[in-house]
Amino acid sequence: MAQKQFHSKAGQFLYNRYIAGDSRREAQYEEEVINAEIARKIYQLRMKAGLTQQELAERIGTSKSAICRLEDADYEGHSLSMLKRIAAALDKRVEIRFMPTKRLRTA
Amino acid sequence: MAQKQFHSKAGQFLYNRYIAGDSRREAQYEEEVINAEIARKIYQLRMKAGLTQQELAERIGTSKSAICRLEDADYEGHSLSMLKRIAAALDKRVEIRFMPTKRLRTA
DNA sequence: CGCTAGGTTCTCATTTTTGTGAACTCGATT
DNA sequence: AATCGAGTTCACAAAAATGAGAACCTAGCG
Repeated sequence: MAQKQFHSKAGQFLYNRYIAGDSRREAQYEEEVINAEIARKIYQLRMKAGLTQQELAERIGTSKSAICRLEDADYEGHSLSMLKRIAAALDKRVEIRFMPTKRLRTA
Repeated sequence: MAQKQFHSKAGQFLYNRYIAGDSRREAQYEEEVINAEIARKIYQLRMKAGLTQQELAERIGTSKSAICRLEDADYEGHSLSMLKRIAAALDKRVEIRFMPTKRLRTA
């Protein structure tokens, strides 16, 4: 049971690579970060619950390949309905917040 | 410019009506609450930015009827991609969190 | 080695969300 | 009263997410 899963870390690296310098890429970067974050959170939640992808899939009524897709850091199709289903299956709830843009350089 | 828009309030009422007593409805209720909350947040954000539905629509590249739909408390189709587009247009960012279930009766 | 469990990838049909325009309401302005 | 601006509702086509099964990889185990 050893697959890709560098789920976490590498974040700092990615950050440096993107942000340092160019600035038009920020939006794009934000996008990718959010997607990767969600993927990681799902993975962590599933792990904490001690479930396999198959088991989680069964709980929310889908297939393991669908769960795998959700845990892929590059997946761009996350939807609220899916997050809610996962949260519900794991006895959590989803909270959405609009935060002020993380201004990196205080400028 | 006077439409439905009882955007906010009535929450307590709704809460009482649903939760008090029955418990199987909690999940369903949570759903509705989240949807209504998102609708309200979008509305508030737009207002704070001093934009009309038409203007916001143009900023994110859609039509005013689509924005109207998003601000409808009964709309069930909220997606992350849409929230991200709105956030971006209003110089905000979306944050998703999985919270422990709000246990009402501590039991 | 052969098997199995857990995970990943791909493809494709189905379902859901999104885009859009038209028609309509209501209040304000002229 | 006629017009206008802002919002709402509806229906339908286009686009995106989901469900699902098959094939695959790889560690660990008997």
